[in-house]
Amino acid sequence: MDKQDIKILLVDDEPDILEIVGYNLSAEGYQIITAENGLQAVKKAKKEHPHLIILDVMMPEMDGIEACEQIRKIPSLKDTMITFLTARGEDYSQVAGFDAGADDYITKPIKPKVLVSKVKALLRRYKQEEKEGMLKIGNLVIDRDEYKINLNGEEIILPRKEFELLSLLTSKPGKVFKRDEILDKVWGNEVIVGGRTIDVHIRKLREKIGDDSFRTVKGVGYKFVD
Amino acid sequence: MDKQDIKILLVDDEPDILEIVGYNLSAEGYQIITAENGLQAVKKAKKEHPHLIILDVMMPEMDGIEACEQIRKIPSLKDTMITFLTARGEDYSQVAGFDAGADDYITKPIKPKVLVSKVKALLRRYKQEEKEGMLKIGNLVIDRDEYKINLNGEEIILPRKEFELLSLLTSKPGKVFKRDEILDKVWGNEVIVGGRTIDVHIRKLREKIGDDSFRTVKGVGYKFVD
DNA sequence: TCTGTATGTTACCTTTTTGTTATATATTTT
DNA sequence: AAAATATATAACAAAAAGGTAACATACAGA
Repeated sequence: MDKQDIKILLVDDEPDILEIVGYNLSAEGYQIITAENGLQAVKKAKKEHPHLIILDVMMPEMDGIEACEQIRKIPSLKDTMITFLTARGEDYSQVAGFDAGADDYITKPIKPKVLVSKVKALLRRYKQEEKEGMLKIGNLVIDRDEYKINLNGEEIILPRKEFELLSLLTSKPGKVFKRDEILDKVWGNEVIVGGRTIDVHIRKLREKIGDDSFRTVKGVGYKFVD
Repeated sequence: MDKQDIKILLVDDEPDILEIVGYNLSAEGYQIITAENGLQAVKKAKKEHPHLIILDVMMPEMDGIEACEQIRKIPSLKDTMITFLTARGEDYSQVAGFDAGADDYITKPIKPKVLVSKVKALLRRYKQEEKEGMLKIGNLVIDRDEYKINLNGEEIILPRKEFELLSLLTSKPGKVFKRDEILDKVWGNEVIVGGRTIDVHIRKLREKIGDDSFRTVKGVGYKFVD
């Protein structure tokens, strides 16, 4: 994702802070939105879907802690990062902040360089987070983002359907996935495929990953075993 | 196993990280032990037998990768889970980590919620009872998700009808299921099968599970007894 | 467009599961 | 105890389910 596409919501009741922080982050190329209290912050967050919210703890109307809690309740914002602005040495705010679901905190007074580097770090993490779909089962590593797997250190690229099938089965090792379920999750309910389609794909996975990993449960479906 | 009984060894050279991670995991009810470098980590691991080790990659004295390798060599710790703390985007650490025998990794900076949920996921294996669809009766464990049963620690795979019949009878141990009822629930009302079909299936279960577990109630049906 | 890969289909084979039959055994009733 | 009824068992038969190979189609990239 490009910097220009990243929105940061800045929340503080002191215009000075808004300006100085806003200036520094704009200079870095981020899109800045501001709010002056918790209430406004929650509203704007809901509307604008920022990637990062920088929240002052002490504010009129609704303080940062509460705003944070509110925001964390909004499902569409679950991937949004939240960081607090706290006065130095306010241990309480930090703990309370993490409890409320914050990801980091920045201490006042604000040093522009520290601020910018923290923000960069947080957003880098954001990018990371999006890419975090790694699953390890025994000697098999599945990278859901890159659609590839790693078996005993050897990289294998699987066709999409095979990958998705593997991905489904490994999502709950041991659990038997019924044919219906597989069809639904991998092919989609609308698509109608022949009765042998799943088998064929299982066979291909067996060839590539290993015979023993996929157990047939006759009359029911398939399961992945460790 | 109860949460209070689960020990987590936390290894990082930055006191801040130890504190924040420790705080969050303590809050979840886990027992926390800490170490500041790889050497200490290996020592403490050997002594304390933690269930999970959270290991920073970059540390003085001995880095996380090496510590992990050392720990993996200790037979008594073979069931211990190890997860790394890696800095953003360090693909190298991830691969090297898995190579060294790690089970997962967590990216820095740490997001408390992600941390906690990852830890929970990793430790789930210690809490077997939480699994849904598991039924324990005496020395018999019936796992409806995995379509398998476990008798005195030995795994037995049953064909579908047998599994369903067993599943039905054990759903209310002691209760007599009438033949009609069994036919209805296991075969479905529409299907018409001969009069000896149930008996034959009961016989097969008796062969596999044990004669005494299935009592015939003449003129009525069958029941499962503990 | 051509080419190669991915996906899906078909037909046939093998195995397993399921059900039936005939007979033996047990239980109850008369 | 004999008859009637119900269940157990073994051997067998039928059906279902899955495996496989070869082929067909779709689709993406050169």
